[in-house]
Amino acid sequence: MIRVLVADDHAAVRAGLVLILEGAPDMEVVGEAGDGRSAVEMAVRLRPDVVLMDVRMPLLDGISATRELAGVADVLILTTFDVDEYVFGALRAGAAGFLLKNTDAESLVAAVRLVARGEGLISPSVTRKLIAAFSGAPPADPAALESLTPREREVLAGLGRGLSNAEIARSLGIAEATAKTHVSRVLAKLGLRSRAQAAVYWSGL
Amino acid sequence: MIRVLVADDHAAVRAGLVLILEGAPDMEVVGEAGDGRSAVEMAVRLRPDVVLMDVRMPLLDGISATRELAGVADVLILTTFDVDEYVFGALRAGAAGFLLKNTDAESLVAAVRLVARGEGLISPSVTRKLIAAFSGAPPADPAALESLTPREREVLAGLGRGLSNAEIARSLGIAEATAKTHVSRVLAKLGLRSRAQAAVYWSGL
DNA sequence: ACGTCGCTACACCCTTCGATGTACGGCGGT
DNA sequence: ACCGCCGTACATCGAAGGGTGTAGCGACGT
Repeated sequence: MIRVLVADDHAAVRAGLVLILEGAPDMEVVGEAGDGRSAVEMAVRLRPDVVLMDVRMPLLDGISATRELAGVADVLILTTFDVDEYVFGALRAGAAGFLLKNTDAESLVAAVRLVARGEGLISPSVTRKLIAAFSGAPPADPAALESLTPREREVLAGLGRGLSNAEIARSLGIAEATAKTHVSRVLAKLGLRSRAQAAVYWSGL
Repeated sequence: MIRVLVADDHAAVRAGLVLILEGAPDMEVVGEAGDGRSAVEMAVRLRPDVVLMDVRMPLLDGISATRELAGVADVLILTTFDVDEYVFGALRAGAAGFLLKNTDAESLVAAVRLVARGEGLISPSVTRKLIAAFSGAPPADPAALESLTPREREVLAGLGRGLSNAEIARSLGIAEATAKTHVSRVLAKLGLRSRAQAAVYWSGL
């Protein structure tokens, strides 16, 4: 029996999804959430095999919720729009799969089974974009990155590798005190509060 | 009518593919190539809509051939192995899609139609890997994850988001001292020295 | 019933981090 | 020539992180 948690802020949509899922003999909806926050809480508590997660939700969006659920449950992102940011954001957040809402009931059930089996899947209509982004190497630097000096970017790269201040200093041939200064500047400019967040930012392209 | 070029060094495989493709009423095999070099030449000359390209071929491998055909035709990589390098290499080379050879005839035809229509697709069995690589690539040993308790994985997920001990504690509803204990255990088990490294590890899946 | 394992919690201690202030030399533009 | 930005460097200090030990509790398997 595949245990599924449904998260969508529209009660009607939720009801529809539940109806479809319960119609499958091997599936069981163990919970419903109307916002991202409670989706995370319920997932942690109920330990479903798969979470059907809407992108647009109150309190906490589906992408962030997915990020928080990394390692807790496999998340299947379900949304109306195939906007790039959603796809990539979802994948970066660790989503197991990504489906558009125009997917028919049969495909939906099949998708849930796939994810539960540990296999990922993506809507064909968005795959092309994924491929384009994947092969089109230059990942487009976020605006904040522009505000960094070259030296600060080098320091950020060190942070992105999980280096300590001493290690960064050594790799750049400067004093640790100087490295610390740069680290502070980088954090301030990027609006981050710790080197760990900088590492996350860095790996998030 | 979808014009297809088949490139595979095994005549038997080529014959099988041609048989399948010609069986579709809307497809036409306009040429066959036994190596990468002639595949490129024929594609340039015959201008097929889709090139079915094997990875392992003499003279020029399928990945390189795909790279040379960027802009000339949509390439559908077809291989026996779902080795990572093939998938990523193919995508970086600009492949429109990627399929394993164990794909049944029906799916193969459907895949060719999809690519011809300008949509990409990827075998579900490799999608998970694609997702992994897309969210981050570096050397992370997923095996070590197994040694973590569920709770520790939750803590690791928190570290992966750049959270502080206090924030992790709050999100899990436990005391900060407890969170610190878990963090220490996670770092020890994964052989890491700081939460920043844990964040890097996490984004590397 | 017992032992093991996982989750929780707290204490102690030392290290690292991050913020802030100050300072000096170089470089480019006005 | 002057000014502003950048990179370098150091000191100080409070906050956060990380190691280690101890311990109670519930679940599970033997």
